This record gives sequence, C-alpha cells and structure tokens, in this order.
Amino acid sequence: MVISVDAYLLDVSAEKLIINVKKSIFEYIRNMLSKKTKYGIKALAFIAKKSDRKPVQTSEISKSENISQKFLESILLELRKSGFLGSKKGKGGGYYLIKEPESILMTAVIRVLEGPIAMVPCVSLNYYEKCDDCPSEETCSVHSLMIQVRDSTLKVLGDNTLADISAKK
Amino acid sequence: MVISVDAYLLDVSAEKLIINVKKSIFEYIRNMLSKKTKYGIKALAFIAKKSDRKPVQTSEISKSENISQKFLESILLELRKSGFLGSKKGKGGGYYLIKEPESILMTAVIRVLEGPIAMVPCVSLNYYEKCDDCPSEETCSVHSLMIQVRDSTLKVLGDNTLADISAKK
DNA sequence: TAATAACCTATAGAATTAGTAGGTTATAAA
DNA sequence: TTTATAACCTACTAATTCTATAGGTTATTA
Repeated sequence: MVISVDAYLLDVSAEKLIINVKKSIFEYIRNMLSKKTKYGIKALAFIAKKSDRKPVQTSEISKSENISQKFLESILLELRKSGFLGSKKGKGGGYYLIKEPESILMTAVIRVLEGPIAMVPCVSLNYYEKCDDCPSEETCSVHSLMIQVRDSTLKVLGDNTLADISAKK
Repeated sequence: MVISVDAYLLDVSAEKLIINVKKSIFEYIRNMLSKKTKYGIKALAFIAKKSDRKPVQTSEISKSENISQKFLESILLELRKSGFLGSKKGKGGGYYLIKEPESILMTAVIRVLEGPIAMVPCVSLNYYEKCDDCPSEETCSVHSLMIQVRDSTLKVLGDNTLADISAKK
C-alpha cells in the first residue's frame, strides 16, 4: 500500500499541529496590563526611590529593571509629555520627578499609560464610549457588574500613590 | 522644476497618513474585557432570565443580544464543555442551565471565558506564572499594587452570581 | 424522511503590542 | 570649540490575538 501526500500540505499541517500543541501546553494567558504600563510604573518607582532629585538615565533603569532601552525611552518620553517627569539632555541628563511621589495617584499614571481603567468603554469615566454592539445599556447584564468592578479598582488605584508603591524595598 | 515621485510609494505613505490621522482622531481604547466574555455573560444571563428550563436556541440569543450567531455558537459550546450549560440537538433543542443561577459565581464564568482575573500573571491565583522579564517579585513595585487590584476585583465578582446580574430588567 | 439546531474544523482580516533601526538635537565637560 | 552624552524623533515590522466567517457533519424531533 502506498500513501501519497503532498509534501507541502504535510508541512503546513505539521506546522499547525505544532502550534496547537504549543497552545495546549503553554496556554496563552491574557495580559490585562500592557508591558508599556508595567514598565512605566516600574520606571517611575525607580526614579522615586532615589531620594535626591538628580536626573536618572534611561540606561540605568533599563539595566536595573531589565527593560529594553529603546522601548523604555519611548515610555519615559510619554511620561514627560504628560507632565509626570522632567528631562535634561546631555551628560548628566536624564529624567526626574517634577511632583512629590505622594501626590501622584496610580489612577493618573495608569490612565496615561494604559488608557481607561474600566473593563468596557461604556462604564469608563474618562474614556466613555457607547458599546456599538449593545442594544441597551439599561438592560445590559454586563454593564452594572462592570461598574462595580470599575469602582473597586478605582478605589485601590486612588488609594495608592507613587510613594506607596516605591516604599517597599 | 519637476518633482518625480514613485506612484506606489506615494500611495503607501498616503495610506499610512490616513491610518495615523484615524488613530489620532478616534483614539484607540483598550478593551480589557473581550467580546467573547461579554457575549458569554450576556448569553448566560439571557438563558437565566427564562424561568422555564426549556432549551434556548443560539439564534434567539443572537438576534436578541445582537451577537454574530456563529461566534456565539462557539462561545456556548465552550460554556457547555466547561459545565455551565447542557445542550440538546435537533428541533426544540438549544442550551439550558444545569445549575441554579444563584450558585454560579461570576468569578467562575470569567475565569472560563477570559482566563485570569489578575492583571498580571504573577499575581494570578488560578493561572500563576512568573513574569519572565521581572528581576524579582519581592522588590517589584507593580506586584503588590496588582495584588490589591486582584483582590478587590475578586471580591466584586465573587459577590455577584448569575442570578444577580440577570435580575435587573 | 425532512427539518432543525448543536457541533466541528479551518481560515482570514484587522488591530495591537512590543519592540528594532537609525537617526537628530541639546547640553555638559574636555 | 570639540566631543561625548543622553534625550528626542520617525518609521517600520514581526508576532500575536481577536473576532469573526465559511462550510460543513451529527444527532434529534416532528
């Protein structure tokens, strides 16, 4: 008996097989917090930990926190543009806090880096948007649940300042 | 003076321009809750609302909740396989609850449809995973903050059952 | 036997993330 | 004045994921 299979098709399906096996073994875990936000928070905490207000270089944070320097550059730039950091160019330059860590709420940081705190736009306070697929907000079973989630998350993030999360060694 | 520009390149950059303009006008809002989960919750609530335990057809839910029927099929199938629903084939068939709505916690529903409730894998109770980029969990400034967020979210989702979210008309 | 509705497999477009590449500009020290 | 430094800027891309669609097969009921 001879079984003839097109080699290309075999290759393709073998590849699919491997992908599916990988998926079932290392099941994908959805990341709610983007790396950008995570790195941004880490960088802010790193800068806040240094009690002197001398500029901190991207390269130092990058090494210490194991973050791609180029990626980090873009994040710190954004944090500067949104008013969390100041910067200085040239030797001895870097980024520094322009407000007290105690006055920087984590809600503000996350809103700038990540966007809305709500899990669906239709319950977002700062980024509200009607769900285009939703027949009615009033009868929506998800809506009120997500309002509760939003409020409890807001409470936590509003209770934590940059000083709080930088405190622990 | 003659300016010569390759027509293809012009087309390509014009397209990019449009994309960037669109991005800056309709700024992207990150959706934390996937449509799959949202639709799944809506479908469960829809089924729970019907006091009789007769099977509900995918087509009925699809129309009423404005959800793509094929997409919904795959979601309900998953909910059946994970033990939330029973099904019946053929005419008069459909999906039905196999537990009381009062006993179905939203934590369970979301964990099956969405995956972890935590915003980072390193604070997930059911899907724990070390962050590969993180030098140390103990000194991580994001870690403890995300534990607080996780706990407050768990509290809300654990306090709500399917009966609760189906209650409101 | 015919209609129905769940079940199954494969595929695909769009959007987004997480970077990389390759520069330019401003500042400080030499 | 030159040189090194570090922020700043623009463009691109590979990989991943989401949200479906297409086109069936199987089981059940009328």
